[in-house]
Amino acid sequence: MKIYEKEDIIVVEDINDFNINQIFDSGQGYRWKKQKDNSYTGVVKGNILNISQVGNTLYLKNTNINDFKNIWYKYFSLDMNYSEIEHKICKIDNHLKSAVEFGSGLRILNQDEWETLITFILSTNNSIQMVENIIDNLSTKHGDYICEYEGKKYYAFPTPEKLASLSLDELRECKTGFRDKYIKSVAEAVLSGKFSLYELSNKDTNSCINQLKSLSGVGMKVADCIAMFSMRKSDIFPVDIWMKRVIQEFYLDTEMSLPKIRSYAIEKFGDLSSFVQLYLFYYAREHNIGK
DNA sequence: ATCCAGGTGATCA
DNA sequence: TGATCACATGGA
Repeated sequence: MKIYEKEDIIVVEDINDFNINQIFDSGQGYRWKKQKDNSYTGVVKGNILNISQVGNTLYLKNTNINDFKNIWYKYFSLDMNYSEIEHKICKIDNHLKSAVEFGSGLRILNQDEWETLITFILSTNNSIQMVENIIDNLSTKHGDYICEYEGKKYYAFPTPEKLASLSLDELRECKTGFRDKYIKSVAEAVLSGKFSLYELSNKDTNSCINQLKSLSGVGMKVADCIAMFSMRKSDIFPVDIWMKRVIQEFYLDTEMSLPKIRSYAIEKFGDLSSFVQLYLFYYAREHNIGK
């Protein structure tokens, strides 16, 4: 991997196992919007970035070398060896080999804990498209204005302070639906300091998950997603409707409950569990497995 | 019109 | 544990 700055653009050459189209189409990074030129523009921790990919080269606009090192390098998991991860998963069995070959280039983003927490609370009994819309609404109406970029105004994701200060009606105006009370409750818990969200990633997986589950609106699956997409926990396996479908289809003869599917997967895949989940989710959704 | 979407919480056996 | 329901909202 070779990184340099050229005419205000950060160029990353010789990047392997990285495909932005797949990454942003894999149910994570809900704030990235595809542009007319096939690049993506998004907001992360109050920073606007435009990213595009041509072959094995990435082009990052509206940033600098410092921010690349401090923010984007880890956000896009460029510090991880996905060749090795994909190789290990391929060796497990032929189903996974197909899934990895199909989704090669996927990566687990390393997102902000707070934004991820709210995002996945919103995902319950909801569609990805709707979650994107709600997050847009929340950010536009209640996030700090950043600046205009390419003719469009961008806003940061609203802080815990801001969301805690909103009434349930104001939250509903952003189309949160029945999840309004969860958002408010969680925002208050984080704001008050009763819930140390940003210390969780340092804890072991079990206490991390258990503490997340103590929050209102956060069950097993949402806790797993938060730990996976913002805390780099890998011995977890978020089981949603797609995972149930694809695991049943590939591995099971009889019906199995969601908690049992989770245990089954973690036992089978160990520390590769979250990565396996990523490839299976993408594969299942693109192929409509089990529908 | 009816069903479904990256589920959770409450209730009951 | 396991089964059943309600829950806002909008797109198919």
